[in-house]
Amino acid sequence: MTTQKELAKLAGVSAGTVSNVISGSTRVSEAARRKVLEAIRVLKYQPNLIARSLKTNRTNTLGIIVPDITIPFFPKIIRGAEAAARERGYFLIVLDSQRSHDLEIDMLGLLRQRVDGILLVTAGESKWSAERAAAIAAGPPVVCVDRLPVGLDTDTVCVDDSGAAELGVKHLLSLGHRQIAVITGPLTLRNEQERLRGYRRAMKAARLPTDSSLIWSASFDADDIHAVCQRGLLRQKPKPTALFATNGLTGMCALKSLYSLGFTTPGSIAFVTFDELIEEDFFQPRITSIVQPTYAIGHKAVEVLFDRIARVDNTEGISSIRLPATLVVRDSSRLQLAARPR
Amino acid sequence: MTTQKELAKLAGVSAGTVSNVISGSTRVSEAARRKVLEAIRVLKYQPNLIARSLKTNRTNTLGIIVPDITIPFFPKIIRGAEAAARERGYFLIVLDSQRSHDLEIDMLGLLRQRVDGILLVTAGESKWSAERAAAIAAGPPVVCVDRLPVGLDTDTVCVDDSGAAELGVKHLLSLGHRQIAVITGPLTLRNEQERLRGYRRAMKAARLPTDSSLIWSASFDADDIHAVCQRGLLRQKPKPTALFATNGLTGMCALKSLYSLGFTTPGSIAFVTFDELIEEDFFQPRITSIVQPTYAIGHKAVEVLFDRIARVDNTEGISSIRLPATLVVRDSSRLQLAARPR
DNA sequence: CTGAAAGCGCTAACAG
DNA sequence: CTGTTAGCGCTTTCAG
Repeated sequence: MTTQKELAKLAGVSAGTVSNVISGSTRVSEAARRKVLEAIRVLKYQPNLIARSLKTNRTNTLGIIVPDITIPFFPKIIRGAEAAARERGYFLIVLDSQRSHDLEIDMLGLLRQRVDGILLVTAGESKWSAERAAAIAAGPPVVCVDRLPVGLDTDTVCVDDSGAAELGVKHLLSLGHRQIAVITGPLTLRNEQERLRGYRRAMKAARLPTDSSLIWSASFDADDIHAVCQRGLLRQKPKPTALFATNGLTGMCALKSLYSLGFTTPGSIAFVTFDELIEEDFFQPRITSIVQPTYAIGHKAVEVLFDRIARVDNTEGISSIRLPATLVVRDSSRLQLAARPR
Repeated sequence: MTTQKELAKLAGVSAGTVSNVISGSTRVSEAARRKVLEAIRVLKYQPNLIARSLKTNRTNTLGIIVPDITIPFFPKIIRGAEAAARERGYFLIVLDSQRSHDLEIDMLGLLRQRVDGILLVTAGESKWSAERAAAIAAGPPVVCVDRLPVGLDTDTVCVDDSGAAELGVKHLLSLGHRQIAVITGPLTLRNEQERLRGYRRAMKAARLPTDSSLIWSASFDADDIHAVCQRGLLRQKPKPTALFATNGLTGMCALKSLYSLGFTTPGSIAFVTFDELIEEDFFQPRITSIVQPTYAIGHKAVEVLFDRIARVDNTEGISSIRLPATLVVRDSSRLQLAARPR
């Protein structure tokens, strides 16, 4: 590792001048600049970032904490975030909190010293304690992504949950469905609440009742979901002609459950889910879904983070960004009601 | 941020003693230690890692570069690696080279200053230039994972490709299949070569010929794969009763192709693939596959990396670790030959 | 415009 | 055992 001191010697100038050339902050004579640049080339100089960080207290690095990197949704967000970071010459560190709120807190602490800002997809469904929220506030700026924690007032970027859900339900309505059931994950999650709200709004706009029998509040647990589907599909009449799932995991499990109960899609029930379950068209039949703008979410979140970093120690003007989702129509919603006896 | 100097003042000792208490390297009197510990507690001191790094030239951080974080295989490896890193109090930085060899090289350069060692899943199928190999050798130790680059002599950790392929083919043999075709990705990749070798070995052990008509050398391109499948399945007799795919992507495409040609699995052809295509049992029918020990690979790779870091600048004794894969029998290989007319 | 010098926070000798 | 000291490599005053 060559140092600026060595450069200075070779270029015949002082270390300060070398630094000025490199940072470009101060004006330097053309002659000196050329000599230094030449020395840099010859010695293959690369600045020591650690030393620079120690001095400047900046790291040119961002961090992102996700609950589970093995869930396809998160890598896609990471992609967008990394791209945005790179555009600004920043580095992105990825951490996986393994769905543990405690670990997430640890990681926030670890990142604190290494990054200038943090993207957080929180693992905690629960509220943040005031103590923990304060600890966050003391560190580098945080932007919350996807999951919106309660008790933490940071900038946020996520999908327009209710609008997206509405989009999916409207699609089913446009196909003639009127008995549209919805299956949700845990309603303790804000996202789930909002998606349910979107369902309700769409139904209401179509002047349809939203009987409690159509609203299946489930969870992320397969057995639980199965029980809910069973109750909803078998013991009920009129049976729903369509099912909307508010998240990918619940939707996936519901789908399995549905098959096991002898239903098919789009054969006997139309099906639309929030989130792509699995790579687009490898699944048979291909599932109609609400696709989140994952890349855009990650990218935008980093932009918001940079904005926040720029006005340090200024808690003013918290932004809560909502990005629109897209409806991707595939096979599972192709149940033709007109052709069926009612 | 409180500093050791402030601790020293509060504890009424010198900065050096504070450092000694913290690092635990030198013996310190019980009285002094208690005072310092107390000061740490009161001031909520956290050591400045940047400063420490500048001094010690160590970062307590490892890096991993993967070609595409959105491919499920890599996050699983990352999981294992992170766990192993954490066990030793290390931090893991994840980078995505977006399948670009050039970007990968850039990233190696960026990591160089920030980590003590690197796990690399190279994106390059091609050989490494001597120049680039030399650049690697100059930086922190690198352990290559999964893909084995040509022209780079580092420690390596990956699955036992040929053994794993052999396992899959033997499974088909044990079910009575004799006409077993194999479809591969690009044979420029070492892994693919070795997997094909495993196929050959299994067939040979069963005293079966490996006609060139059974060996379908394809790629990662869907159209290409489709053409190869078409040629193999339609124009040929006797038709193979089983197909073994040497990687997940090629297998997935082959499967689609197979369906589009009117074949089903296990209905008309048994199918086994290397790698899980997609989350285990969401796929219908569930696919029998060779599952790589992803977590173990990541974990082991970090262990090997630590070993290497321990004996710095000692290129001796390069280890090439091969971990065994597992056969997971599901539906797609359940074609019962005995029940069919031959 | 340039050189000298201070110091970011920490560690690691080295005397006392 | 403890205090003093000298840097790690860089940025940033501040005189000249």
